[in-house]
Amino acid sequence: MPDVSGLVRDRHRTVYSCSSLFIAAPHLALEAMPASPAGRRLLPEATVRRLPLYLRALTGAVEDHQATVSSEDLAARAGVNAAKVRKDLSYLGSYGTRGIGYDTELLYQHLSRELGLEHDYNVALVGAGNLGRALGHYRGFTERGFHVVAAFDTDPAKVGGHVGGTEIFPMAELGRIVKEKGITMALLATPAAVAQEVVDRLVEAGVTSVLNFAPTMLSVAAGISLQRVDLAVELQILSYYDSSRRHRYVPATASATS
Amino acid sequence: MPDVSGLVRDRHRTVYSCSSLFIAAPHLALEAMPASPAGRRLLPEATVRRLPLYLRALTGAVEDHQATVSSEDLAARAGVNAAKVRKDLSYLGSYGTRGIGYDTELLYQHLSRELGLEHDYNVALVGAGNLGRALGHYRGFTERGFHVVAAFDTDPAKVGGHVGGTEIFPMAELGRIVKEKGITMALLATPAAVAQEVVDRLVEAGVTSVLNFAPTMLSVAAGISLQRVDLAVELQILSYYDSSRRHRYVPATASATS
DNA sequence: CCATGTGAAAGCGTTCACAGCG
DNA sequence: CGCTGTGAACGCTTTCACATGG
Repeated sequence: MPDVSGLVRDRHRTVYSCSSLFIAAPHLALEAMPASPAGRRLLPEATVRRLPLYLRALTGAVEDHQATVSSEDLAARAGVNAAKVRKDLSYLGSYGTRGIGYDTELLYQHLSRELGLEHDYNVALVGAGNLGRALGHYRGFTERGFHVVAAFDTDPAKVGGHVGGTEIFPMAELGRIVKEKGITMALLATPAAVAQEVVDRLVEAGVTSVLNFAPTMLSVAAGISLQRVDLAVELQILSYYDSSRRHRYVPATASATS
Repeated sequence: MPDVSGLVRDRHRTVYSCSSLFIAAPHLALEAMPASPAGRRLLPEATVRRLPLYLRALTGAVEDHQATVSSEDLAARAGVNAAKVRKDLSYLGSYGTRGIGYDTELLYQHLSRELGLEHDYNVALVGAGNLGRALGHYRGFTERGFHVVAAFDTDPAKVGGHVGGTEIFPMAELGRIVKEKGITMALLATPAAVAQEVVDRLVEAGVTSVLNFAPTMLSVAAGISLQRVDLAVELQILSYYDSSRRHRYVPATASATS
């Protein structure tokens, strides 16, 4: 993680609040906010998935002391094409300068705020098995403002212990501690069989965003965000393309990027 | 994991080889193989990503002793809609019976084979840090036929140790051991800074499929498969939707499933 | 009669190509 | 002149709706 501390200067979230948007960014009002009384319209999902990549690409540009980046440059760093970068960024408003490119620092700030990263998040880790413990130790979360402040497990032998500096609580305490610590996100790393039950309890306690590592489908109420990370599925996808190369027709493609 | 051992009976991969396809499944030749001399055409990417979910849904149906499943049923178990299931399965050929549904066991076999899961894979784990060790301990891989048979790390203190029963070798041995053990897949869990260099060595040694956990973009030659799992990106996506609910317009949607 | 399999329509996402502007 | 911002074209994915056939 490069030093970008100087980039995030404005910790107030006022630009996109209703009352100040038209003052802070009047051109947005005309171009990107056609129909919403409560704020900006949601970005296309595909764009949202790429914004974190642009953010990371920008930290690279900062390290290289580039005051501005072109869409071409950003695209190369993020592994996408330039047209996509321009289209994606245009949804946020016009922060580039024609003939020059984007101001590195300014764009970083805008992306950061757009992603809701201007404040940190308190995160619960549920399930302290192998995968759960690993997630608890993973440094990438804290570095990016996601703090695992409590872990939970049903196993009495694990309760009272720690995972990466975080105390492990019994599941019975889940509701109380989520509320006490102001937890809004959860990493779900329980066995598949209990995942639905656990996510229901998390939501009831006030969690609104869940990253599900359990190999099962979960359903949650509207207004709750759910992302799935399914390691076995990823390997099975690789397996398909591997066996395709051996047995099926595989079109010649340019070198892949990921 | 339910007992599906009885489902995978035919371990020969002959059905989709060129010479026997027309004998084993003549209707496929007419419907699903319009233009390829070397075998069946590749499935749409979106379909490939869902096949593993159907496979998992089918194990659920097996547990419930359902001899047949309808597209409606499969859809509910996999968290998608029935039209999508039918369209996806139609790309594989017509294995359903109108008025009845799909034979659970038969469909499981076909999906399994389509995904290239009729044989196991030897997998290398590169990087035995926090995330790497967790991946090495994760049981879901072996259960699904992906065997982590070697781990690698640059840290001399780790070399010679074990992660989940697998020996940790020095990076210098990578080429030799990948060839010796017939490794074709790799889990890449190194720091981002060295990930490109490592993937280049893996590919040179003969690895053709890589699951990249390092938070960076990698480029590989055509014919090499690369899937990315980026935990921080997933959290940042959740962060976006979380802040959207607080500051932006969020349309009312039906309950989400993942 | 019932659920599959599938053309056709609708909806998204990507890419193109260039107008517009600093 | 160079690069952004963006309509328009294109292609992929999803959904609809129903003909088809056991």
